Amino acid sequence: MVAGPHSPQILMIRKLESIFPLSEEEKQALQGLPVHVTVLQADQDIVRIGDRPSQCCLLLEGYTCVYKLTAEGKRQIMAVHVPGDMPDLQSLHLTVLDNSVATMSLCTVGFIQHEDLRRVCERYPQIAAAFWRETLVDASIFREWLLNIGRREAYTRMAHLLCEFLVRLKAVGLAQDGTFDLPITQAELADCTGTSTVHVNRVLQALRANGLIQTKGTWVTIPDWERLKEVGEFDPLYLHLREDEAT
Amino acid sequence: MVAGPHSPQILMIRKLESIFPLSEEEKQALQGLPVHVTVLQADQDIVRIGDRPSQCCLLLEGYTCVYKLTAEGKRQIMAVHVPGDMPDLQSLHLTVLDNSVATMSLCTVGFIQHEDLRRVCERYPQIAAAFWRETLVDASIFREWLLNIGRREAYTRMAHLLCEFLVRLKAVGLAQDGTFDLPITQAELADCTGTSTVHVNRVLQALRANGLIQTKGTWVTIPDWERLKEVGEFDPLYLHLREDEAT
DNA sequence: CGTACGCTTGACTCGTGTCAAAGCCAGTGG
DNA sequence: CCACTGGCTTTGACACGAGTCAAGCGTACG
Repeated sequence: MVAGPHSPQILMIRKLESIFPLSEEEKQALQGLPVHVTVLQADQDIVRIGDRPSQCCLLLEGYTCVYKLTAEGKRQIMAVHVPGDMPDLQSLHLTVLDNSVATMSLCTVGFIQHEDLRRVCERYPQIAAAFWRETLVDASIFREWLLNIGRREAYTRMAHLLCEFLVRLKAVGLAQDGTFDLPITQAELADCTGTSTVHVNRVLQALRANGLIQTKGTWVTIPDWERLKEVGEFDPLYLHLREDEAT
Repeated sequence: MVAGPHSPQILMIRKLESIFPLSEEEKQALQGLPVHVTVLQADQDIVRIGDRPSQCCLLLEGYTCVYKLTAEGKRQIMAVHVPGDMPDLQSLHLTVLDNSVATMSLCTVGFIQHEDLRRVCERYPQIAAAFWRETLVDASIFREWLLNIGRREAYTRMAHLLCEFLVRLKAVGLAQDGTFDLPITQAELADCTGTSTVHVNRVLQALRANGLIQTKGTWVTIPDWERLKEVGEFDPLYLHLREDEAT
């Protein structure tokens, strides 16, 4: 895979730099990483709990999620990934996967071999630190979701989730003027928020009725960012973004 | 601080090795880390959200937790730490803390300067990897808690939490024969499980009535491990322990 | 044009939260 | 040595958020 102007590597670098800057040499090293690009349909597992992968996944287009199932088959989504994210970066250091990763929409993904990643990490400690940092931000998002699901009501919870989507998508240039494409079902939003599909539907209607969101097909518009932020008790601190993308 | 036979450093090393082994040289390097030991009362903040610490905390005795508050002041505990854990290890790479850490009981803690940790990480990449791994296990626990809080009922949820306590305490030698000391209140268990104090009380009574747990003061005994595991849908995979401490 | 999937609705149930009062202890001080 | 006290646990009554079930609706796609 040759690294072009909008190559997978560039996307990864941009993402890493949204948290902490890298030197030119380090960027060059990342540019040189071999990436194997594939397109996947929606609702497909990329890796499954119990797997011992030898490569990491880099999301290039679309949405993926991390999920687990309870004994009765109820699904909880723990994280949603946007382009630039590495959904199973943890597998670089934890041999057995403790969660599954699935596509939520049509996706383009790149695979990078662990050995290649390890090589650049060894040679460039700052790159290792950058990847480490990325997994730490993931953990921070888990914590915020725990607060969201454990202590907030469904209405606030959904507002918060939509705030997070907007900020993270803006950070990778996939949202303009508070508008973004969210081609995921209400059932999936329910799995993100720990609620039922029916209740998600009711909550979305309430948010629409209160003028906090507008929807048109799979597109979502947030007409009054400040108000949704307030309703969702949203403070972007936990995303640890460098520049204040969360205005 | 001199490193004695049961020094803070030994505890940290044992914890790191419960996930992945270290070489003698690496252990020596960790032994040399200066640690400043202090005793803290219960219910005291060690660090607060928004802080920019210049040191990491190493828990030596007692229990600490990571928590956040909602706008209305509801508290969610995201993680409980047992001796050997480093509750704010993330601060090594994320400058601003996105959560608070507090003691849940009388605690002995050690503080290690970031600069000292960075020095050993740079010199011994395997130590950096070990610390990284530890933060990845923390993240894995967050994911399991998300499943627990998002998709399980309070009864199952509490059983799961108690299973986790037992396994993690056994791993550091603080539980024998399914018995351990848990000097934390039902209000704190409520904050861990995202439920109310009253409900925690009812759930604990139900668990007792079903012979799944026994309590005596602050001590908890699990008479039938297999049965509690089943009720709590507990699979220790997510703790990523090396030896199978979770029999 | 039909079929399937996702969205919407209403009725009913149920798990949990809330409130408020009482009980239980352990530690304190007279 | 024993009341006093404050924090934690326990109880009951009631309210409410959210789940479940089941049916109907819309619409994109073959």
